[in-house]
Amino acid sequence: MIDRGPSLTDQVKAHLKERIVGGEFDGGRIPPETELAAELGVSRTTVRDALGRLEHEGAIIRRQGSGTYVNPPGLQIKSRLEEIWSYEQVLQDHGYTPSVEVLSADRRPAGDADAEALEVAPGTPLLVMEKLFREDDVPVVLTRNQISAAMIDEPVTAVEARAPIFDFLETHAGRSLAYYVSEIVPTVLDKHHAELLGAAAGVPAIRFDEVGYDSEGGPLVRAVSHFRDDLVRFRLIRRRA
Amino acid sequence: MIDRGPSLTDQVKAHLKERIVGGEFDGGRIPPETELAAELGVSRTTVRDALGRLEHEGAIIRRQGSGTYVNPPGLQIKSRLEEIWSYEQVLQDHGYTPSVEVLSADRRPAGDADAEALEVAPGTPLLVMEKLFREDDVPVVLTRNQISAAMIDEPVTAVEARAPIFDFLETHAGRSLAYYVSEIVPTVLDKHHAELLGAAAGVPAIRFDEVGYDSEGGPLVRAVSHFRDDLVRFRLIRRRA
DNA sequence: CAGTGGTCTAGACCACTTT
DNA sequence: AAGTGGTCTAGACCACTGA
Repeated sequence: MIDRGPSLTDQVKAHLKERIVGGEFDGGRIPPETELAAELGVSRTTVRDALGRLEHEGAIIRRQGSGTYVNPPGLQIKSRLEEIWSYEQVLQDHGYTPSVEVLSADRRPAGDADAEALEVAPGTPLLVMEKLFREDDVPVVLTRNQISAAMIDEPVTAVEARAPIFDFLETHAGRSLAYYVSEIVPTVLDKHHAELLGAAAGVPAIRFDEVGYDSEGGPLVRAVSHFRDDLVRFRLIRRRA
Repeated sequence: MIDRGPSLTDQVKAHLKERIVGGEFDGGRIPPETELAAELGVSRTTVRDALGRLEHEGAIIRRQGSGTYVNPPGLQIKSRLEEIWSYEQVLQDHGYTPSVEVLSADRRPAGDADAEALEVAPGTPLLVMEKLFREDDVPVVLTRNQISAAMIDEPVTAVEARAPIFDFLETHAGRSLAYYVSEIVPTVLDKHHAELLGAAAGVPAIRFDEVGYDSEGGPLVRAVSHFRDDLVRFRLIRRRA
């Protein structure tokens, strides 16, 4: 049941998650760590690592001296803000069939803010790609990704631009997107964005202003995304620091 | 240098954080884990736990086979969304002197949404407290906390309502707030909120709709908060799930 | 008091990067 | 080949809960 490939911890975590969402632990109580360790044939440390991650996700609650319990309110969260990766995935989590349309893929010179975020000189040519994501043909997310053109080897076709931005960077720049630093900005949709998103101008919406970095902390991409708030809601768990 | 009280891991983490923000690791490179362990007189596991948390906060980056490095972009984040606890603290992080004004502290019956979130019957009396937070006399955050009145033993004075909500719950309900499940909602300020926040009506703003739970997963408080977006911006680090 | 999760240790071995 | 972080083990002891 437990083989090599994904780490043992990952396997144990996935295994427990399955049993939890499957409702196996009716009273809400999860077996003691020592018991799980024996049952799965791994060390208690490995079990603890897995449980720690599930706790962090909000799926379970651990109480010293008492036990480990299922946490229904935490289980309800679908799109965890700090984990979101591709918008296709977000839309799927909301139960829809996503589609992507590439609106544009041009070169434009970097403005001052672009230049600072991407650590290039102002005026440096950028590849700018705008994409619209729909769920069941209803537009939901509009994104603009900006990448230093020097990173990309060849001209980009609309088909290639359809790929999720991290796949795109992997393929065309040989760089791996490790994390985003994201700022959450409230806006109202202007005429242009409202039209594309199929909403009324002046409707409140969330905008993400983000910079994506590689595993070495170097900036790769600047992204701005607009969401149809009536269709996508973000939730997260906040804890004491 | 290392004594009992806070856990060893916490001490090591705080110690390293200090050296990092102090700029001690100029080349950006942090010593190997074995070296840190020997230097601090703790096990490598303890050092790794501390480094793991710093990595999660975005303060450092670890690269297998290579080393551990300071991560300047992550260090710049002040208010980490998933860690925020009291608004006083948030405002201090932004470099201001916070103050609190209690606008009201009444009893009102629970509406349907309140009742569902707090797991009480509709119409159950709730204690509703509205507070306005200012930084240097400029209003920034407006919050409304709703608590089942049955949890509170005595009538509440405005002075008592000044306390941060988790202190208040500790003192007056004997319950400990463990975490929030928060929903981020874009809005425009209506006349009432705009007036209180000293902004123009119709300005975009972020609203948090949250439910606070105790360590056993029971709902304690329903909170709604409005922010002056031009004064408080929320940032977070997003990683691959 | 027994049982639980929380902390910490010492050490082994692996995967990966760098020289 | 040497050095680094990544994974995992086995076991000790502590802090806390609950019967």
